[in-house]
Amino acid sequence: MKITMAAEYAVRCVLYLAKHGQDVLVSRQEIAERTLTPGKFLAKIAQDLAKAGILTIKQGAKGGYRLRRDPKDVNMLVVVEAIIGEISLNECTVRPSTCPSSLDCSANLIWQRARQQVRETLRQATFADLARQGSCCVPAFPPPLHASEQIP
Amino acid sequence: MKITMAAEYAVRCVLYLAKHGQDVLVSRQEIAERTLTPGKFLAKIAQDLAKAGILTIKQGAKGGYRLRRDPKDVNMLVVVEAIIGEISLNECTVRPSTCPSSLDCSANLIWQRARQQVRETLRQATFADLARQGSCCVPAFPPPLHASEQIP
DNA sequence: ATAAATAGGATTTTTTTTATCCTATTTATC
DNA sequence: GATAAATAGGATAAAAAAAATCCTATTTAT
Repeated sequence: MKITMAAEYAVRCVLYLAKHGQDVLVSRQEIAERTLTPGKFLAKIAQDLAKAGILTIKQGAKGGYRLRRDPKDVNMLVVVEAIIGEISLNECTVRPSTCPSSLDCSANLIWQRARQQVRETLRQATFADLARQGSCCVPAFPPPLHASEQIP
Repeated sequence: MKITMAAEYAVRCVLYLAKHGQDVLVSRQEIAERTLTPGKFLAKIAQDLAKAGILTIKQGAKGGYRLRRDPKDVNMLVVVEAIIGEISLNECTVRPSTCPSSLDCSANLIWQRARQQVRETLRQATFADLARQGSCCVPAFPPPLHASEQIP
């Protein structure tokens, strides 16, 4: 399984929201522009994030997204797996039937180990931490827009 | 970047060879059958492995492949990267230009860390170790064929 | 009621992966 | 040297996955 662009966009989106705080509503358009994500594509991604309980979507005029949980309770693993499903490095570890392997395959064991490490590292990265430090969305991005400065 | 089937086939191939010892010649056909790899596809993979100095190809009648190095000097990272290029988890870490990131992006840092761990884990897995233990190609596979038993 | 915004399903485009086809070349053996 | 057995290597096709967009419907502030 691959870490797709959709997963990267998801991380950017949640990070952007985290920088604004838990309950601040941000329009899809703003997020899309600031994170360099195609707007309609972001809509798809947000739906998955909403299903996973990570953000809430407000429809209608002045709609947008807002983080549902405290950024310290959201980590990269949760966000990424909300989009691409459980991370696995290769087919071998996912569908043993595609492999001539017995259950105790030494190569398989290595793949599993690597997979665990990736998942653990992502799990430890909370968005509270990420938002505190420099990040993808800042300072390359300008500071959050105020209502008076909304892009038309 | 994804760990493709080609990379998995490569690992199986080298593991199969490692089980036979450094300088034993094994036909492509035999490897393909025993590792459940499409024959022509294995040819492509073997060419990459040969370019990477991992095995040698003997053409012509009674041709085949043989491990070029001692199995203890070949590891999964080298084999996998010979096929798919340097492992990276996501675009973000590979092409910073696709990302609105500054150089010190905290999310990027996490991706890099995860990537390092995967690469290190694969690097530590030598084929001497893998061949010693149960593995993909044994015992699900029957023991190595002897000349007298060659598949026609 | 209207306009602004997102939802959600269908579809398209693009890219990547997987695999095969075909001709050429190499090598053992007779 | 001729022949048959193997693999090489480039081109191409088929399949799958990813990225993105289109279109209509629905929701909500004003």
